[in-house]
This record gives sequence, structure tokens and C-alpha cells, in this order.
Amino acid sequence: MKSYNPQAIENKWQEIWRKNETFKAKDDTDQKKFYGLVEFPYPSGVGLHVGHIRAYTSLEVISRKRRLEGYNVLFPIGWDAFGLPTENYAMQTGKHPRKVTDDNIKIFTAQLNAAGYSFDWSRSVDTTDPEYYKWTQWIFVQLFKHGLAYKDKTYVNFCKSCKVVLANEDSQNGICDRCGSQVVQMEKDVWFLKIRDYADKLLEGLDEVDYLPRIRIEQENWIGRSYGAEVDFKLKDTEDNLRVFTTRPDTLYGVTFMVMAPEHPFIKKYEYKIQNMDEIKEYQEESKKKTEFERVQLAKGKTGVELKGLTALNPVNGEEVPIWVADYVMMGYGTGAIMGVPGHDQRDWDFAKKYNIPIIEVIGGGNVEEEAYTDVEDGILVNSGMINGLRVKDAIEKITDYLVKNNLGERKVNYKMKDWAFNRQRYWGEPIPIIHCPRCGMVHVPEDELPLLLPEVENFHPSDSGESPLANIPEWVNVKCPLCGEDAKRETDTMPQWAGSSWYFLRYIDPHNNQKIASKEKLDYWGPVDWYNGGMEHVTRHMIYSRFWHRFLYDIGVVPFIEPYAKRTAQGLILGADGEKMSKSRGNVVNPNDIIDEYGADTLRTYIMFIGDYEKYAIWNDASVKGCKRFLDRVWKMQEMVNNEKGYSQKHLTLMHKTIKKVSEDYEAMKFNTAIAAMMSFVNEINNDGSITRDELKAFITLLYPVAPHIAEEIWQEQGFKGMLNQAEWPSWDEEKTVDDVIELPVQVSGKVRGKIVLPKDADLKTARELAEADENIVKYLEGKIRVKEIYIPGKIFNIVVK
RNA sequence: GCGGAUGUGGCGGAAUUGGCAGACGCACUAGACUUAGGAUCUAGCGCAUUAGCGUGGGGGUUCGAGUCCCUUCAUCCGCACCA
Repeated sequence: MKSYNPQAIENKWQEIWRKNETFKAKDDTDQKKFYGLVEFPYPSGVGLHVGHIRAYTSLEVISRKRRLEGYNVLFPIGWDAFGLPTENYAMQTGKHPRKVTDDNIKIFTAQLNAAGYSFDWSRSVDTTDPEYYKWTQWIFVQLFKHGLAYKDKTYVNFCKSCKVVLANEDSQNGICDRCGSQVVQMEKDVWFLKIRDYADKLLEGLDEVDYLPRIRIEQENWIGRSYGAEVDFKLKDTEDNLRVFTTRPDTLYGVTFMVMAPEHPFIKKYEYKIQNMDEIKEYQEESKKKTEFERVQLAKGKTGVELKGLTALNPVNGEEVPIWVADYVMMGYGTGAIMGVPGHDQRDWDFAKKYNIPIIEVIGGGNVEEEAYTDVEDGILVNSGMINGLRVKDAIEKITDYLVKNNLGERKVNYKMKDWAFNRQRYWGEPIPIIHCPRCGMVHVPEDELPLLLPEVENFHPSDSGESPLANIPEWVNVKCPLCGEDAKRETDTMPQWAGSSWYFLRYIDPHNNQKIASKEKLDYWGPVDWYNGGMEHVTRHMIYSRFWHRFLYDIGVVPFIEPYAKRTAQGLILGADGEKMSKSRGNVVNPNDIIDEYGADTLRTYIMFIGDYEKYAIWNDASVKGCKRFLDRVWKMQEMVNNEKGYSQKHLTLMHKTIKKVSEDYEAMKFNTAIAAMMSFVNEINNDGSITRDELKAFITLLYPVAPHIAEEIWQEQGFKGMLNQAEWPSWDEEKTVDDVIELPVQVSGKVRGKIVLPKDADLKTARELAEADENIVKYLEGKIRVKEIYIPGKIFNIVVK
């Protein structure tokens, strides 16, 4: 028998699969379908990462298994290719981003092929291809036409280093996600998408789908819905009300101060009444200087200044309440003002203590002089006028009714999720298809003129003012208004990278359609994505954005299914051998191609699936890779042990059924590590026995095929099995046969294992007792003792309790 | 602070409804075969060794607890003055 030469057989089979278009998904069929989706990569210059291998191999395994189970499988791949690294690289080298992208895609394609993935390459999409971004722009136009895209002046996070406006989501604690430098606040006119209008739909949609619990929870937290009320406090001696949002209107009798955010418009409006305006202005200036990062860092020490000369009146008892300005209140959430209830809110309590503001207890049971009493689910209201003596829940209802009836406030739902800041001032993105006309206002580019192509430019550098490089091309910027035909100017901002990835799964369904995003028939057949796997870092931004776009497309009748992803899972991170995140600077990066060159793709795939619990982080270990290679070597050598017996042999019957069941179920549950462990055990048993039937080997390599398809196909061919393994059938198992008829049962005396007996799996108590009493090791512990009880659970345990 | 997890040998990790703790792999030890071994094969491998002790610590329920309950400690991840 020839020896196992992974590289040779892997090249051979990859070539066969490519030539035969083995994994091309069929469109016109009544066959049951499976659509498996993995997050398409950003084709960066550094190439494929072992993290990609972990992310892709899971659904690769499922997809290969599904084909053998008779499904028509769509398992596509593509390129999320717009983005800053490419543009930065282009700026440094003078190469055009288009060229850089194409080069990188070639490298990634070769690497993914070398790993032996069963992608349907005929459907690959590239977000930077005009034929693709035509539809990205088209969706934007639909959003615009439905009033879901708007421009607004606002303070934005600007990264001086990247020279780009960042979405809140891209700037974590005031640090730029991309380059790590400080983000400053800058006033700009920017695009927003009204994702908040979809907050409820996005929450409700979660009931339709099967996401891992932690993924669902993260999405719910991200959207951050809270129910409460907006309450008006009359500003004394003015016509205005200071409106606040609260989730706890029941604590209204405990209000001892109000707080406005430093940006609150009333400060300017009532400047003439405020006696300490100099002090206030100074405080505003200081707050402005603080980045969001500093505000958070300083969270522990709250600061504020009292507005002298302006007070508010509590709507429920008419009491006069002082107003403070403090930057622990954010203009961007609620109304930008709060009511301070120090007795029952820790932040308010901290503030009140610091500035000697009185504290009133309105819910009994705590000690509000020591700390805020916030654990009040079943609390009873005290000192609270009309709601005195009520339980919290009832008090909230009653007081809210009162406020609404007397026009003092209204019920209100708030969301933490902000509208989606939808633009970048960079070159390498989809141009936003909008024209600014002095007469007609903002007009979208007519749909039949899409795609609006990115113009060729010499210089990709953005300007310090935060304007896109596109602004420097007069012949592109100056256009005629599509409505009135007069001189107008193009929008020069481009879309954020999240745009192209918000709908790519739809394009895979019908990638070459030039009439529509995808045809109705194909959408009906393929939608929704049955299983989507990717990183935890994408379960909020990317998934929420794409669920929003998809839901919008559903609402306007473009797609026939309500939620895009029926199921979502996520893999854990792969850490370097030192237990740290892989990074160039740490020098702990593992290049998948090195592993393929040394051991082969099958070993890489087996190892990455064997490395540990799929959902948890895992630490790379070179030595364990060798263990997986050894396993495949032993698999190869099983061919020397094939005998002439037909079917499954009697002695291997249980082993076969047990292994088929274990591997089949573990794949589905993404417990790849234990599936592989079961196959290793199988090989060990066969090795010990020295003999295997052809049918046993055939079933075994079919189980192995999804993880290590090349060696499996090669053995299939070597052994002369019919056709190709990729057209074989997934083996079945018989539950009855997964357990031996005769088993070894542990016998305990008073809960401690003292011996083992061999008996039929469903033997009765009498048999078990007789066998136990015949075992001298067990008898030793029974002698001279009184038997209190016998617990016998067939197939599990026999426990004799003695005194 | 809030939310979500996780603590098991030298290491990565297994353990159905509570039922033989440590599957599988690595590392290690001894042996075999070898000119050679970072190859392969065989055996061993939680600790302690008197029949004992062992799943972060303490308590509880149970015939029986890694698994259930209470309590406590530690670590990781997500969100974060969200009113």
C-alpha cells in the first residue's frame, strides 16, 4: 500500500472538485435545501488567519454532512473588500485600491482552496464590484425614499489619525477601533439611518430565530429598550417645562434636585435668569474638553454646578427643586435631563452626598443615609402623597395614570441604540447616491443610473477638515439636478464598511441577476439562511445592521422572509501559544498555510476542530497538531486491516452504531472536539483488534469526511468503493444497537465503588444481587454489616447501603 | 455598577435525567524496533500509598453530587454615569 502523502492527495482532490464543480448549488430543483453562511472575509494584505479556519470549518463540516444527507447545499463565500486598511495601503504604496483588492482576493482564494473548503465559488460576491454595490446603493435609495436616511448636524467622533468620522460603534471609550488613537468631538453634517424606528421589530424578531442565548442577550442589551415615563417639571416663572425621562415615576416624591446635561438648550435660553452664568460656562467648557473616554473614566467622581436663579416645580407636590448642570447626564439619551432621587438611585445618591443635597426616603426598608436603597421590587411607598402605602409596581401604574390624565407627562419607551451614523469621509467605499440641489434639496440618483461609480482619483488622502477625497474632483462633484436640471453637487461621503455586509447573503442567492437583488423564486427557495456562523464581535453591529436592512426590505416587499438568519452560532477566539491574542507584535501568529505545508489541510482542519469547546477561546498548541496528524496516519493504516467479512462484524456492532450516533449528533451540536475524540477511540479499538470489515471502514471514513475530506475521498477510491464519497450517503445508526447486550456494571457499597459485575444490560435486581454476592471484593465490605437498602438502576449502578 | 459565563491532572479538555471523575489528545516514563530518531509500536501515567484523598473554598440535600441548593473566592467576556 502506498503511504499517506497529504499534500499530493489534497492537491489531487481539490483539482477534481474544481473541475467537476462538485459543490455548485443547484437552483432549479425540488430538493430540500440547506443554506450555510460564514462571515465573508475582509481580504487584507496579511492573508488568512487560523481564526478564519476555525470560523469556516464548522459550517464546512455541516455543509459536507448535509450533502450526504441529501440536501441541496448553498455554502458560499465572498469578499467584504471596502475598507480602510486597503485604502491606507494604497496611499502608502501608490497602488490603486482596486488593484490591491484584486491581489489580496487572489491570495485569499488560493489559501481557502488549499484548506479544501467546499464553497460554491461560482457565486462569490465582492462588495467593491460595481455590479454588487449598485444594489447596496439601490437599498440606500429605498431607505432614503422611505424617510429612513437623513442628514443631521451633530457632534461626531473624529479620529485625527485616520481622518475619518467614526460611528459610536467604532470608537470604544473614545479610542479609535482601527488605529487606537484618541477620538475628538467635531461638529459635522452626517448621514444617519433611522435604525431606532426598527428597534421594536428587531427585538420582536428575536423570537423568530434560534440564536445562541448569549448572542440574543447581547442584541437585546445593545438595543436597550426601557419602559418609563417622560415627566414635565415646570420651570418656575417661565412658560417652559423641563422634561425628564424616568423608569421610576413612583419615586417622584423623593426628587430633591434636577440635573441637565451641559449641552441642554435651556441653559442658553435662560442665560438671563441664571445668576452664576460664568461658573456654568466654565463647566460647559470643561465638559466639552473631556472626551467620552474621560467622562467614563471619571465616572466615579461626579461633578456639577448648581444653576442659580432657575428652579423647577415638582408636578406631584408643587415643591421647588434646584437644578444642577452635570456631565454625568448625557444629552444623547432620554431628554438630556433627569430628576434626582438620591434615596433610590446610587448615582443620584453619590451626587447628593457630594453636594449636600437632601435625601428623602420614599420606599421603606433601606437606610438611605447609608446608601441608595435600590433593591425595591416589592417595596412599599412612604412619604409619597397619593401613592403612599402602595407597592412599587402599583405605584408606577397609578402615578403614571395621574401624570397622563393631568397632562403632566406621558408613557415613553427609550432605547440605548442610537441611529446609525452612515458615512465615511474616505475614498474606498460606496459613493452615497445623493445630489444636493439648491432648489430641490436632497435628491437621490435615479435608480436606472445606478451604480454610481467611484471616480478614478490620483490622491486618496482625505483632508484634515474631514472631507472625502471625492470632494477634490470638481468634474465628479458638479452635476445637474435629476429633478430640475439646474447645477447641483454630489454628496461626497461614502458608505461605512457595514453597508456591503448588510445584505450579501441575499446576493449569494442570485449573484448575477441584473434586474433585481435576487429573483423571487430563488429567494423563496433559498431563504432564509439556515445557519450563520461567525465571531462574537459581529453579533451586535453587523448582525443588527443587517437584520435592520433585511427587515426593511421585507417591509417594502423586496424579500419574502422576515428574518435573515434562522440560526446563529459563534466560535471562540484562537489565542497564541502564549495564551495571548495573536498579533504580529507579539510574534505568536500561526499562519494556516505553514500548517498545511507541513502536515496537510486535513490535519489542520482536524486539529482546529479538536482544539476545544467550539464556543470558547482556545490556545494554539503545535504539539497537539502532531497528535492529529498521527490520528490521520492511523486512519490511513486501517486499510491494511481490511478483512473479507461483509457488513458490520458482530464484535464491532456496538462500536459502529455508537460511533455513528456520537459523531452525527456531536457535529450538529458543534461539539466537534468530542466527535473527533470518538473517531480516535474508534481507530484505537480497530488497531487493538487488528481487523476491520470493508463496510465498517466505509462508514467510518464517511464520518470522517466532513472534517478530513481529502484523505476520506482517497481511501474511498483506494478501496474501490462505488462513485465518489461526496455522493455517498450519511451512515445511519440503530439506537438499540448503541449499547452492548452484556455490560460491566459498577457495584457500590454505601456509595463507594467496590467492584464490578458483568451481566445483561436489563438484568433484574435478583441477578445483580447474586453476582455481587459472588464477588469477594464486594462481599468483604458487606460482612458483619446490616443491609439497609439496595438501589439498582439497570445499566447504571448497583448500590448496596449497609450500616 | 449591570448582564453573561467559567473554575476538573503537568497541559488542552471529556463526563445523558445526579450513577465507575479524568474519555480523547499533548507532555512525560519505561521498553521494543532501529546506524539513527523530534519516526513507529507496546506498556504506564490524578495525588498519596495501609483499605485513604481528590472537580476553586465552606456548608447542605441525597443511597450516591463535577452535576442540585445556600454561601464565598477567583478569572474571563459583553455593556456601561442609559436615568
